[in-house]
Amino acid sequence: MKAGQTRQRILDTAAAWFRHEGLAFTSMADLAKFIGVKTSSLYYHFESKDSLIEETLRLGIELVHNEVRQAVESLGPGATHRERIRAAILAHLRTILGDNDYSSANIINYSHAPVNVRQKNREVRAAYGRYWASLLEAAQRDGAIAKDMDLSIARMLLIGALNWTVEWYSPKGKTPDEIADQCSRIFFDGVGLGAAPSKAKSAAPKAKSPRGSR
Amino acid sequence: MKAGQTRQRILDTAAAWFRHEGLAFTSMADLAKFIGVKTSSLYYHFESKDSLIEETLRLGIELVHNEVRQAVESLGPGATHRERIRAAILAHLRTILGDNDYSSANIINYSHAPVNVRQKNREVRAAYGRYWASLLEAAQRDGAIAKDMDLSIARMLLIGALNWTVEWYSPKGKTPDEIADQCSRIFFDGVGLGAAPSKAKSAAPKAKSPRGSR
DNA sequence: GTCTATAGATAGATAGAC
DNA sequence: GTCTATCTATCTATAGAC
Repeated sequence: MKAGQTRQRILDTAAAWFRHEGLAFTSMADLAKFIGVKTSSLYYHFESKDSLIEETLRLGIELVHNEVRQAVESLGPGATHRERIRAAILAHLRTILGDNDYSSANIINYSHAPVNVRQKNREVRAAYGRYWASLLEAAQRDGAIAKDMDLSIARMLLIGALNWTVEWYSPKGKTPDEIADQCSRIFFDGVGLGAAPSKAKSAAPKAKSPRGSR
Repeated sequence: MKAGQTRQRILDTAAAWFRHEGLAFTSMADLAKFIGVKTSSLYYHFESKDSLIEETLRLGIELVHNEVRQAVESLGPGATHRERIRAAILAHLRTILGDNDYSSANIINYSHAPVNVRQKNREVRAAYGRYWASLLEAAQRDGAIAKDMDLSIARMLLIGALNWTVEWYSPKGKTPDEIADQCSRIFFDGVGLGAAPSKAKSAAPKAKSPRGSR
């Protein structure tokens, strides 16, 4: 088999195993067995397990970055900021919750990767973060986001809400599109009604006294 | 040394290592060395590494659950739903970003834990989720959350935004209180102004054409 | 309760034949 | 490019002395 093909199979298999089993529970022997080669063959294509991890994680970021950018740009120049950010949210969610394993593998494993791997991934991650920052900054500049809103916090909270879906999303539950819709709505308008805060009537029915109920 | 003391030291050390190194990169030998005993001594106090993991993770959930519940209940019955949920957000963030290692260790490692460990933690996790659900349901019942808002999605997105802070929070940056403030504001009112959506003027200055810019 | 000693398994990685 | 064979390290866990 040609080098490029085998190399690609190793990457694809690694992404899938990293996504579903995690970095530590995926051994080189697991990958080799799944692919149908011997462990030593993997080292012809990759210098080490770390380098395999590094490339897999990098491809995951590049994939979601490309998907999000394309989704936003395909809206054309006439789109509103809300539409653009909504498209970014949707593309991000579809990518990390979809069949492609690379992006979800990155999200799930990045913080557990060896330091040298994280270091090599830092720039591609930062580039993706900057893209989101540019979306939010443009929206704030044009008044679609309140002037006194801290964009770095807002961005990290939003990305966090999206990334955490890999922990709870199930194909049997709400679809990525439904989640994206609601996330966009909350992000821009909140769960409230813009009405005056209502008093809590019997808000804590089971609690007899504050503190020490346990 | 008495059994209870050593046992507690093992748990505390494990929580710290699990938080900062991860489950897989924390060996029983690491813990023993740090504590100043031999590896075999750990097995007098814990049946296996898995059982140590299981107890550490369980304590993490119980801790944050207690902290959040106390924070909400200490507000008293006159508090609004916004105040109650804001207090829950703040307590959750303070706990997972603070000095105590148990809760952050849980958040960081739960999805990477062996299946039998996750299974044993399922109920305590579910109980904490139900508490949050009760807060949101009460708010929706009294009109503080829009009737057509799906509470399960809203809850998971909110908890996700909070939990993901362990990935990016730095003591040198924004404080947990500042993050909590902004999170509450976004959750209830969004980043927008409630105004009509504004058109994006020159929203994508660097993009010449949709698709294919790379 | 903690120790010494070690079993038994598995990990990442390399050498050299083909 | 892939193989067989193997090295070395490290891991979880146990047996039995003290």
